[in-house]
Amino acid sequence: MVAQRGRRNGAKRTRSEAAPDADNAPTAEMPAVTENGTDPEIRARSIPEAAVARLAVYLRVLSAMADQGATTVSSEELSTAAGVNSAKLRKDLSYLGSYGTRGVGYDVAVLVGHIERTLGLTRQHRVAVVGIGNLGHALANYGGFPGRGFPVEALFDIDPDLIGVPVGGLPVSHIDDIPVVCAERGISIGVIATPPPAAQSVCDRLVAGGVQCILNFAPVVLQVPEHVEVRKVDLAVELQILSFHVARRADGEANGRVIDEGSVAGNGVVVP
Amino acid sequence: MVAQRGRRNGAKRTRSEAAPDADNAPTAEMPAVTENGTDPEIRARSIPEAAVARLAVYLRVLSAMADQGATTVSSEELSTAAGVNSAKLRKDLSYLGSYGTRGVGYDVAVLVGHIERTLGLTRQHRVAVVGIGNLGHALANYGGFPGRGFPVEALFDIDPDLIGVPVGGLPVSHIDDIPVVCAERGISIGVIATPPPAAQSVCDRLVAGGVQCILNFAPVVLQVPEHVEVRKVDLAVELQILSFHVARRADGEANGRVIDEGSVAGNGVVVP
DNA sequence: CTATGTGAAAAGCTTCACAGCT
DNA sequence: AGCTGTGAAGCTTTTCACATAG
Repeated sequence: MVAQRGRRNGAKRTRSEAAPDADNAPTAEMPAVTENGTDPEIRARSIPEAAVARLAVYLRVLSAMADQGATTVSSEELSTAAGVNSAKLRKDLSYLGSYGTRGVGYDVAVLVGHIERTLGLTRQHRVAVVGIGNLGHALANYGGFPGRGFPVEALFDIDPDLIGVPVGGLPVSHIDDIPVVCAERGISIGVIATPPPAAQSVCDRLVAGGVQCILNFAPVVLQVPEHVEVRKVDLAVELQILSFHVARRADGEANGRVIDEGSVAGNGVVVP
Repeated sequence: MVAQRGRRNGAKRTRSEAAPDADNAPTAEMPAVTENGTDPEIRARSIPEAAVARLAVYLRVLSAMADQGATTVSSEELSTAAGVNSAKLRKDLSYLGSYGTRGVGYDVAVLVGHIERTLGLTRQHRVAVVGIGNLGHALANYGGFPGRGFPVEALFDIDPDLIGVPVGGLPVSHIDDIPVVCAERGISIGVIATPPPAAQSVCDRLVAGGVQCILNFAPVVLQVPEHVEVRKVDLAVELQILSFHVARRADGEANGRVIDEGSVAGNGVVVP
């Protein structure tokens, strides 16, 4: 039985855990009381997961703006460029602390710095890619992954013909060596791009190698020990979600239903 | 303030996920109001987006079970296989209607049918892939995409050397022809796998070609007219979210804070 | 007068727990 | 007995709207 603790009141301190879009780690746990509300390092724990995903987007937009010479932005400008509304943007940024100037806006460089620090981008996160097929190739050739900060330091496959062959400048190792190689090279993020049947066993080896986070492209629900963070990217799911929207729309039209956006009051419920 | 409830059941360990879009249609808000209740066609409109994503996962798990000869499943079995808890699973399935049998469980085949219908998988959704680089190649070679139902019917790139070259059995067309070709072939889903700078213009052409949904792999916030559904897959964002969790964890340790867990399993890969 | 930062209200999701079929 | 289906409770996230700082 776990004595769940929870809540406090009035204050902004709450913790959360959730995922942005689709789905997330099957593991997981709960709260873990957090007191205090001043230390910026601690603050990070309470940022809603959904906000974290957006911070990454803001960061990219801000970087682009900085490259174009912008030195300040208003919440309005930034939110538009990031595709969200300004209230949400301000709320998100407020999780970092108060780094804007009322009546003026935010200093681009300062904001970039704070977001990077919050997202842990001041550290390097070495990446390993497992499964050097079409997708794995693409990922390996990403050459240093998004921006910098995520250097690909190991590649693995099971195909004997690939072992030792350099892809994107890095030789491919055998998946049996995952635990050893990952531990040696201090890999912290493992990317799984294998066929579905291999995914779980590869995942287990990555975990054995000390990998803390996994980005899973295989359409499989991975089983991981708690404290290993998993994010999945599932093409089939994405397409099916789109399919759902097409169908929904089509049905609506077929039924001659008009989505009137005025204020719909109490839609009469039709008989059960 | 009322006291908090006491719980009683032992717990379920699963964390959740959830979360609506991390980004998405920048346009207006959701209509919603729909009073469902009876018509299954109408019901679809009211299914939470988060549930839709999970339905796709259930579908995959169910298909696998069916292949292994299973004819019925309980919410417990299915939920475990899908990595969610049973209450959530039952709630999700209830959006489809009542297709289980109390005291028994769900008929696999029946459930597969209902989910497919709900997700609009009884229709075909023709797909176009734009940007035949590493990733585009991988996608094009997926050969008919996830399962069936999403045939790739057009490929586009801007590189003259690629035009006309068959990739995965389909010749590449020039991006200038996107509107015409998409309209001709009845493409409903466009996949953007181009470099960031090209994404928006490609998107505009897809929309001009009548494409209703876009799956965007380019790290760019797309601007689309309302009623065009966009989903994005952003590698950089995914990695940065993982980075955030690593950082959060590290900070916690650095501060001597112990995230006391109720039940901790074995594999404590402690990373110094 | 302008644009941030934020309680507070609203909306959305998930979990609980149990009535109701089989 | 067993398991689904679901109102209601509990949380989280989003949106409002306004006091406040510059």
